[in-house]
Parts: sequence; structure tokens; C-alpha cells
Amino acid sequence: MSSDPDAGAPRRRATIADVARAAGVSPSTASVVFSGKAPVAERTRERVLAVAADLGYTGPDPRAASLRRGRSGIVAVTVEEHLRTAFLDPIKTATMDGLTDGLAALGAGVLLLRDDPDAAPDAPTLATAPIDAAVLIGCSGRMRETLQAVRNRGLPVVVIEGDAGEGVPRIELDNVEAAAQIAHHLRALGHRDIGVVTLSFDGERVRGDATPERIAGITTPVTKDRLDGTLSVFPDARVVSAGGSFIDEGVLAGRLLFADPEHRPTAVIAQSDLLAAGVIRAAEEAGLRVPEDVSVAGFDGIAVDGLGDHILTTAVQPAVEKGRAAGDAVARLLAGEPAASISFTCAFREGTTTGPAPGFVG
Amino acid sequence: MSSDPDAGAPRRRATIADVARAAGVSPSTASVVFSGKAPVAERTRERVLAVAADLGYTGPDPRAASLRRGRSGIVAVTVEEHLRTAFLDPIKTATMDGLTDGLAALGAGVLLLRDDPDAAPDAPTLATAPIDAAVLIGCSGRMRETLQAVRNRGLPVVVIEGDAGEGVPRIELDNVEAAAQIAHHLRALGHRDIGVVTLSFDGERVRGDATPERIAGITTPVTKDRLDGTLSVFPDARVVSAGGSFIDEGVLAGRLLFADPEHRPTAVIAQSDLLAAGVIRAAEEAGLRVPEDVSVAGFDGIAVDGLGDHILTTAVQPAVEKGRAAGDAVARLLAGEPAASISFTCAFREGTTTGPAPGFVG
DNA sequence: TTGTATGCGTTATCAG
DNA sequence: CTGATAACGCATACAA
Repeated sequence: MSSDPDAGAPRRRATIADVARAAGVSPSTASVVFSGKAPVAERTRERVLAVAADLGYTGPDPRAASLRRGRSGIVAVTVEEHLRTAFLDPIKTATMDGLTDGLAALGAGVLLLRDDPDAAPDAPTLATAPIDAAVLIGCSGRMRETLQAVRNRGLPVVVIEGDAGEGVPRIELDNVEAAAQIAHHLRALGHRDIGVVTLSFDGERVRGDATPERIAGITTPVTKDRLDGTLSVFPDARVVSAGGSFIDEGVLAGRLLFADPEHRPTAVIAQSDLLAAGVIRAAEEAGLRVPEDVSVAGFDGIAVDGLGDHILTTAVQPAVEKGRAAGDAVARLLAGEPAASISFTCAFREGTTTGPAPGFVG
Repeated sequence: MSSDPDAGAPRRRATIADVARAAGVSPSTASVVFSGKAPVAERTRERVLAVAADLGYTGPDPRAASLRRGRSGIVAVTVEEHLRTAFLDPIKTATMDGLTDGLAALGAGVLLLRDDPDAAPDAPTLATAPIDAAVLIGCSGRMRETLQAVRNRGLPVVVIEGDAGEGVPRIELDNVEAAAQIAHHLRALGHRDIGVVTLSFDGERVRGDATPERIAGITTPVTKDRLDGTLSVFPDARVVSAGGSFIDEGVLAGRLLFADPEHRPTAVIAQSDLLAAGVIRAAEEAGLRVPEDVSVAGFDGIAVDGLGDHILTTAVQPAVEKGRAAGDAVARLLAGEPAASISFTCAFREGTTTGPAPGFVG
């Protein structure tokens, strides 16, 4: 080595053929030394490795290997929103966590993709990235077109919390039942005037009281299913939509619900724990005690910061398991086996934020 | 199509050669139709496209293209912790956001990698994934070995908030100065008894009072720099380490600092806003008013839920810009140009959580 | 256990 | 504007 190793001729990187030649073996033998796919004499092995180190060969070029193998070892994970937004959702991060674990166990890496209509023209997309499969987190509107690109390529697809159409395995929750269970809990406690704070109806993030037409037009399955479950028990509940699953949005919705002291609900069902935390804050702002004056229930079963001593009544969903299940489904699909949709069950958790309706004698 | 389209002969997917043949043009012409790298007669173009649609050809195989081009269009982003943990940190997600934007503009996708020593043997790593470059978020201990693998491959590397050694461009903050500025602010307000709540010292997440030996052994640059800045102004400050940047950890540290009413600090400098929020909560628990009885400052300048009406005194860091800058640096490196390290400057923000020391007459 | 021969699907180059 | 040709770097089936 001279004083400046980079100054020399820009000789191309060594290939496995170079290594083989220098070690006096055939390319296939050298290949096997690195892949371990077949036994190699110890002496041969050592010689090849030594020569490789000498030549600065650091292992097979993944690009060439993936062409040859027909697999890249990469699975796309696509979210609908901006990343910062997606990762603000504790459920999504937990799911991502299980998913990366599940995929890693399978030997695959995760290519993070955002379903962005106006990305750079040459940026990788579901249609162009070197992926073996795709997992969609959520699937509404535009995403469904994007999806077609993947299916055209003949790649396996799994969708978490979304409807991607026929033949695409779905990983879901029993949102309807879990929501109904919460509603029944409140009904048994004597509540009759119910407020519902929903997740967003579609990509639009509109806030405020929902008209029947708007409700009929909900495109987000999670929102719709949880609402259906609630309305099956409380058909006359007042429905307010939030602009997303954030504490602040819950505060806004809560203020709306508690604005008129004459006509306020005795219980609020929020479609996420974060929203519920916001509703609780709004209640306290309005001088209402939880659960004495108003009961509040959430959904998700995550740990919420800023909830004080309250333990939220909620439906605990197995978020990490959902991700892992998606990973498993991808593995099966990749192995050519069929993969069925899976619906996970939430566990109802009674906390300290719900109690008997004022004046109710159980 | 028969009733079961998948039942037919498993004829392999059409290649660009098939399309070219069927369209009566050469493979190179067909290639150009898809890449747009050269002008093509409109009629030829249409014919090729029509034939492609007919054959179900959905565009060049990315694996083959990347082998030929020598580029995969994928950049690895490596975090040290478990994903769920990493994305719990608002600064990291904001940085990721800027980074994905910056890389997307460059036409690259993001392969999310965790520096996991015991991952599946065939899972992609920095050493084996088909990537064009790598961005490390944080770089301590074990990660440095991993890094060697990338450098051996001759791939460009950029590190955000970490020291990856000679020749690796770093994207950083002026942590020392920003921390010193906060300290000077408190000093000017008459504070002399200072408590410091630090981020974790290393991967170990040990909580509690720090001995000089432990302080000397800090391996996380962020922690060390911010602490150095603080100690340069308050050499005798009491240092307590937290187990991570969480509100709950801040609460624990705060309880420790406020445990003895006789010897409690009049001001606490936390190394993150989340920790500061926790300290404030601990102060209120202890019956202390902020800032009348105790001042609290943070670091980061993020929006913290659960802070009530307080506006945190803090150093606002340009987190998204950091990510974008890393993306730019990768672009330069990929273009063969040199990329220098960049140090971003924090903006001091005086909020409502710091005030004059009790009894201090300015 | 090792070597030989092929082709994976593209795209850059250069000549027409 | 189009076509012929030659790699890109590797892994596998098969023969020895």
C-alpha cells in the first residue's frame, strides 16, 4: 500500500471470479465458500477466504446475486401518510415493529415506501422497486391503484387494516365486535347519551359533527367498523369526527361535545386511546370529573403519556402480533403457499375512566 | 382466460426481449422506450407499449436493471435501537422524515435496517444488502464494527449524531454551545444549584446519580456534548442519568432531584424536552411551582403533549433539516463529490418554564 | 469434493 | 432514430 490507497488506478472491484482464479479454484467452488450451500474442503475454504481478504473482496455482489436468485430479500412496507405522521401513531409503530421482526426472521429487509403521488420520477415505487413482496399498512383510495402495479408484477401482497380487494390476505381486528363490547359496557352502566369521537373518515381529516351522509361515505374501514359496532348499540349517538389520532384532536372534539352543558353526553367513546386522552383533558377543562360526571372509553390499549392516574377503559389490540402475522403471511406467500386473512381479537379492559351514568342505580 | 387463470402453464414472465421480438424492434429500442434515455419515434413507442401491455410486461426487472446499472436506488438507514424505541423519539422521526424526503428527491428509497447482532443469518445487513449508500443514525460501540463492512464495500456513508471515524461526513448539532447557552441563561437568572438530567450514557440505560467515573465513561456523543456544555458553566451541577428520552424517565429523575427538600436544585436542565416534561410533572407532584420554585429547561424544541400551558425553555434543533442534509450529503457522495461534515445550530427559545432563582434580585 | 457451462434480464456503447 | 453486441457478477445443474 502506498501512502494514498485511493490514488492508484481505479481498478474495478474484485469479483468472485477473480478470487477463484487467484485461489486456483473454480468460480463455483468460490461461490460455495461464501454461500455455504455445499460442503467445501477446509483447506480450500481457507485458501479462498485468504485470497478474498487479500483482494479486498467482501462477498458476493447483492445485485448480481438477486438477479440470479430471482429474489432481492427486500419487502416493501407502504404507509399512506407522511412518515412523521405514520410514526406518530403508536399502533403503527408497534405493528411496524412486529413486522420488521417477522420479516427479519424470514431473512428479508424492509423498504420503507410512502404512497406519494408526486414523488421524484425515478424514486422507487411499488411498481419499480426491487422487492419480493409488499405489505400495505392501510389501503384506501389512491393506494388501491398503486396496489394494482404490484399485483401486475405478480408479487405477493398483504394488507394490514385495509381492504385491498379479492385475493389479498388481510390482517385485521374484530373492530365491530370490540367497539360493540365497549358500548355494551357503557350501556350496562346506564349511559344513554353517548358521544362518539371517530378517527378520520377518509384522507380528508375533516373535524366536527358528522351528518348521516358523511357517515355513509366513510372510506376508512377501521373508522367505519368501529363506528358500526358502536351504533349497533347506540344508534342515536352523537358522532364527531376528529382530524386524526392525536391528543390534541381529542381535546377539540371533546370541547365540541361538552360545549353545551344542557345537552352533553354522559359517556364518550373515542376510537383511539390518544383521542380518549384528549377528551378526558377537555372534560377536565370543562370542570367535569371522569368518570363521575362523564365516562370516557378509548380503543387500542397503548400506553398514553399525560393521562395522569387514570387507567383508560379500552379495547386492547395485539398490535405487534398483527405485524408479525403479516410477516408470516408474506413468508407463506413467498413459499408459494396460500395465506388466509387473519382477524385478531381485542381484549376488553375495564379501567377507571368509565363508571355508572350520573343518577344511575345499577 | 379460463376459469382459473393460474392453472395454466407456468410460463415465465415476459422479458423486454420478448416484447422487442413481438414488436419487431431490437431489445435496445424497447429498453429505451421504457427508460426514456433516448428519443424514440412515436409510432414505434406506441407499438412497443401496446405489445408490452398485451404480454403483461410491466417494465424492466429492477434486479437486472440494478445489476446492469451498478445502482440499486436504495439507501440503508440504520438505527441502533429497536424500531419501536427509535420511533418513540420525536427527533429521530423528524430526522427520518427529512431524510426520506431528501433521498426521495435523489431518487432513492430507504431500506430500514436495525443494527441487530443476532438477526437471522440471511437477513440483509449493511454488509450484504443491495444498497448504494448508508446513513447511520447514531453510531456507538457495536455499530462502528458494522460500519467497517460498508466502508469495505466502498459505499458512501453519512452519520447523523455520531462519530464514525475519519472520512465519514457527520451531520451534527452544536450541542456543546447550545447547552452552554441554556446554562448561561439560568446563571443570569441567579441560579446556582443546578440539577442535570441526561440522556443515556451508553447503551446501558442506567438510571440515577452519576459518579465522575461514569461521566468520564460516556460513549454517546450527544449526551457527552450537552453535558460538557452544561458543566462548563456549572461545574458542580448534580448529574442524574435517565434511562432514555421519555416523559416517564424524566419523572423518575425529577423525583430523585426533588426528594430532599433541603438540598434541591433551583433549576433543572434536562437533555431533552420529553425529559423536561417529566421533570416538570415531578416538580408539580412535589408541590413545587414552575418556574417560581424551580426552573426547568429542555432540549430539542419539539411539541410535547401533556405539558399543559407551559412553554418550555429549550434549544430548538433543526431536526428535519438534519435529515435532509444527510440526504444531500449522500447525493454528493454518490456523484463522486466530497461531502463535508455539517454542524447545525440550535436556536435558544426562552419559554415560561424558567425564571429568576428564588430570592434573586436581578 | 470440484469444475464447466449457461443464463438470469438489462442497458451502455457504438455503428448505422 | 434504430439495431447488434457485449458485458454486469453470480449461482446453479450437471458432469467429472
